[in-house]
Amino acid sequence: MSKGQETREAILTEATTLAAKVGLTGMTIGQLAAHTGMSKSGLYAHFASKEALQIQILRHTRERFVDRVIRPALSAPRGIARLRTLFDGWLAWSEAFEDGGCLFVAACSELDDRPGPVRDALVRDELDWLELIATVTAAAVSEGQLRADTDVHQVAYELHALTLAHQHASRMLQDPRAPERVHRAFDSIIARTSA
Amino acid sequence: MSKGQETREAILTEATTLAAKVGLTGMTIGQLAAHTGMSKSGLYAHFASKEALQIQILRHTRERFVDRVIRPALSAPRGIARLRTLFDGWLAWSEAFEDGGCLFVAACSELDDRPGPVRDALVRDELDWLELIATVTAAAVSEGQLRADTDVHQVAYELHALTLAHQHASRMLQDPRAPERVHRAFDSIIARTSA
DNA sequence: GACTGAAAAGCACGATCGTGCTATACATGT
DNA sequence: ACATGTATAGCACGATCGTGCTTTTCAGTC
Repeated sequence: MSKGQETREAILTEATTLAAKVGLTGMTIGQLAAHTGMSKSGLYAHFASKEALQIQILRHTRERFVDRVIRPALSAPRGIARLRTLFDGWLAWSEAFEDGGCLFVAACSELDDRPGPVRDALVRDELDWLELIATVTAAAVSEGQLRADTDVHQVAYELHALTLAHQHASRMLQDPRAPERVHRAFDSIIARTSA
Repeated sequence: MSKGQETREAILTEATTLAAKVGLTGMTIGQLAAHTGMSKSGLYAHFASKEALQIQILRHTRERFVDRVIRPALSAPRGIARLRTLFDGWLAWSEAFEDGGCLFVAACSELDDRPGPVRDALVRDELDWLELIATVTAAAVSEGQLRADTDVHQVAYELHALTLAHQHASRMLQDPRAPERVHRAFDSIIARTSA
């Protein structure tokens, strides 16, 4: 990897952290330059525009997400175990952001009514994520662990709701019982749909 | 109400809409002045600082929330009916924002890691809201409609999760089935804890 | 209808925004 | 070690940011 690629990756990693704190829009080139110890123009030369930078941040974050959450879950045994691994993987992922929690969650509220390519990219990521949860749930159904009449998209919707709620309880309200709450809610959903 | 108070209220109403779209931080005095047809300085004279404006926006929004969601629900019959009225009231409230959905939800992701008086005010509001849901749930328990061993704070947590998920599904993903999904999830929670 | 206090606007400030152009420093292949 | 291209910094731009001071316009009282 050339020097340029290297620093570009480093910039994107730093930018992910910063954007999770202050938002993709709230983040400024100047702040990011200060955080990376570069000059504004030196940093900016790596990207065509701020919007392009935002999209690359999302792309970079998605790659990390696949590495850290999805791939590990896919090596767990099919069925409820894999679903649980996926869910716990997300919780760990969210906590790995030292501030601001999961960038995707933060970006969603920020962009939910700001049309444009950044929002489009984010919607694609979210749909992929929901679809993956539904697929893993469907595997649990075909393994006979969940009831055959399970609406896997409804389950995906409800599990995703829990990730949003957990971020809220843990980051915003700083509720010490947040992990307990989210796990109990997860168990309720599984129990209700268990064969 | 004096002229000053009147325009101040008008400014806050407009500001609520704008802040729901672009965030409490993303909203600028200049934008707000343009939306209200006032000059920047004429508008700014009503507030001590941008931070004070943000806090007043939250206060103003909370008053509307009490009028439009909480008070109507309290006039519904105690128990599950009241809980459902409260929940449906929130859904209608969220839809009443022509863009951006519920301001509180948007502000939460924005401020969850930005300490300060604005965040503090928002956390208070959120805790009040969760506590109200728990109280209304507890009434359904004491009416004998929900099981006596119901953890009302867990139910409040899960119902609140649904409001977050609904905003996401409806605003971000623009899923036409969002209302159906959220109602089914609500029913599942009630069914699980019904006596 | 004149007076007076409140409300709004005009104007200006230093800072920072996103974005370019130009020059310098560095890394890399020979 | 030198040449070359790439990576970074310097500098500048018009615009807009939050904020304050000063002036003008307006509303309400006698």
